[in-house]
Amino acid sequence: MALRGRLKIISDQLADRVAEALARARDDGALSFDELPEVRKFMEVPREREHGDLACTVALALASEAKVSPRRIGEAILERLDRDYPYLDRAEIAGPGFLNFHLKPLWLEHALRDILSRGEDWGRTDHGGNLKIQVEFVSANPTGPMVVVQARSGAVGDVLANLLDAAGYDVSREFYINDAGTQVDHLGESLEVRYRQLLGEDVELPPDGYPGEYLVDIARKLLEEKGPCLMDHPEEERRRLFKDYAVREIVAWQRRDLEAYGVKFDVWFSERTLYETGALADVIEELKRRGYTREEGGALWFRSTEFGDDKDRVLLRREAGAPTYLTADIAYHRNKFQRGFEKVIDIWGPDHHGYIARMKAAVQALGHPADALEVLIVQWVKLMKGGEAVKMSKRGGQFILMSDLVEEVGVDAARFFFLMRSPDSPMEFDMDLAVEQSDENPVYYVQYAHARLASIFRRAEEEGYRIPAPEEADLSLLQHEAERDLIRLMAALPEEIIEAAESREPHRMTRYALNLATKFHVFYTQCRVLDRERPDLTAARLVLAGATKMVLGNVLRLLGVSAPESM
RNA sequence: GCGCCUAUAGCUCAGUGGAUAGAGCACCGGCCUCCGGAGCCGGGAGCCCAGGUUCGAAUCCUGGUAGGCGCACCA
Repeated sequence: MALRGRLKIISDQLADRVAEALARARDDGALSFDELPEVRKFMEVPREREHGDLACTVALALASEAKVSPRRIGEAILERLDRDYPYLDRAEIAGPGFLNFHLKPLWLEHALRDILSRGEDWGRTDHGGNLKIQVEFVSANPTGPMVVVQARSGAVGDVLANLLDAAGYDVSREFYINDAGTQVDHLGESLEVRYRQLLGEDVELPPDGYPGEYLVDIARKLLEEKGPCLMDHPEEERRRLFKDYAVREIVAWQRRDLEAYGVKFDVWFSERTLYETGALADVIEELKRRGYTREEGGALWFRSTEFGDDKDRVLLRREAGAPTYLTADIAYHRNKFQRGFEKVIDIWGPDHHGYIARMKAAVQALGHPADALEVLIVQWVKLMKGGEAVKMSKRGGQFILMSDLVEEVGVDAARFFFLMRSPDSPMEFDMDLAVEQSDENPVYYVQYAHARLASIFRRAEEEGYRIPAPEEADLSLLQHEAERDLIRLMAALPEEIIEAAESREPHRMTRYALNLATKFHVFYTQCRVLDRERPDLTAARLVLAGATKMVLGNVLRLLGVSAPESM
C-alpha cells in the first residue's frame, strides 16, 4: 500500500529515469560531470499549470559543472529519457532549462483511489519510523490561571504533536509542573493566609504572595474538606499541606481548561519528584564526572561556555548549596533522555529564549547531540477588539486569561486563529473577527465547506440518490479542471503533513485547510453533483465529494477543530 | 553593550534557492428558475536599506535601520 502521495511516487520514479538518462549521457560522452546528482531533490511542482505537473531543475544546477548551457543538458536528458511510463504524457524543456513533465489524467484517478482506500488514515505515513519523540509544552506555573500565550503554545504544541504522530513518529505530550522552589512556597503561604482569613483572623498576604481571588476559592474548598483545625498541625507539616493542596487544585484547574480546549497530555511531570528521587544530586555528579563543573565563590558552576553559552551558570548557590532552577531543568532533561526519547522538543514562551543556549549546552554536556533538544519559541499574542489592544482580564487581573479568550471566541476559532500564524511571529488576534459568523472569518469558511459537503449527502438521501461505493463509480468522468484541482490537492496531503511536522510549522495545516476549502467551493460552484440526467457523473462526483469530506475531516481533526455536519 | 524574534499589498499574514511573489480583509464591478450566497468570478496595489554568494535570492551571508523580547547564585 502506498503510504506516500502518488505524485511523490511518480516524482521519484521520473527522477530516477532522469538520473539514468544523465548517466547514459555521461557514458556516451555527451555530458561531463563528476558525481551524478540526486535528481529526486531537484523535482518540484511548478506554480504555473502550463509548466506541467512536475518539473526538474537538475539541468540548471548541473550547467556550471558540465560547462554546457542548461538547455543543452535538458536536450541531452530528453534524448535519452525512457518514456515508457504509464503516467507520462509528455516531457519538454522550457524557460532557461526546466524539464517539464505533463502527466496523463489517469494519475489523478489513481490518486483518488489511493485516498479512498486509506480513508481516515489518508495523510498518515510511516515517514518517522516510530522514532520516540517528546513534545513538552504549556508547562504553566502551578501558581495561577493560564494566559493567552499559553493558549497559543497549547494549540501549537498539540497540533505539532498530532502532525508528528501522523508523520509516523511515536509521540508523547508532556506538561512539566514547576511544583518545587520558592514560588510554590509563596503560593502555600498565600493559601494559608486566605484560609485563616476565612476563619476570621486578621492576617495579610506576604509581599511575594499571590493576590488572585482563585486562592480564596481554593481556601474555601479546603476549609469545607478539611475543617477549621489545620492550624493545629506542626508548622512544617502545615506548610506542606497548604502548598500541596494549592498546587493540586491549580494543576487540576489547568488540566480542565486545557482539556476543554482540546489539549490532553500523556504525562504530567512533577519537578518535585526530581528532588525526591535524588535526580538533582545525580545529574550534578554526572556533570562533575564529565568535567563540566567548577567551583568559584562558594558556588558550583556549570561550564556551559564549553558549548557556546555566553557565560557559565550556577548549579549550586553559595547560600546553603541550594540548587538553581537550571539544575532542576538539567535533571529534568536528563530524565527525558533516560526515558528513551531520541528527540525532545520544548515549546517555550517569548520570555525564555535567553535560556536556550544553556539548556542546549546542558544536553550536550550530558553526551547528547546538540539537536537532540529543539526549543521552539512561541511569540507573544496581542488581543485586538474594536481596533484596540485588550489589556486587562475580564476578572480584573493584569493579564487576559486563556479561559476568557476561549469563552469569548470558542475553541475552534481560538485554535484556528493561533494556528494561522507562524509560531515565531508575534501575532495580533482579532477577537471581533474570530466571533464573526460570516465569510470574513476563515474558520467558518473551512467549516462551512464541511457542512456544505454533508448537506450534499443529506440532500442526496432525501431525493433518493444511491450513494455509490467507490469502486462502482467511473472516476475517469472527473475531467473538469475544478475536479482535478481538488484531487491534486488532496493527493498531496501526506507530503504536506510531513513537511509541516519536519519544519515544526503547524500553521501550514491551516493554510492547507483553507486551500482545500477553496478548491471544494470552486468545485461546488462549477460542478453540479446531483444531476438526474447524468447518473454516472453524479456517482463519480458523489465519490469525489465523499473523499473531500473525509480529507477535510482528517485535516480538521489534526487541527483539533470540529467538522460540523451543519451550522 | 550582548543575544533572540520580527520587517512582503492600505491592514492582518503566507511564501525559507527556481519560471509572472500569493491569500483574506478593505475598496470597485459582476454571478442564485438549479445540491446551503457563511459561496463563486473579475479589478488596482508590495519584498525596510546597502553590499555579497549563485546560472537564479523575498528566501542564504555581511553590515545597517526600525519595532518587540530577553540578558540573576529568581522561577
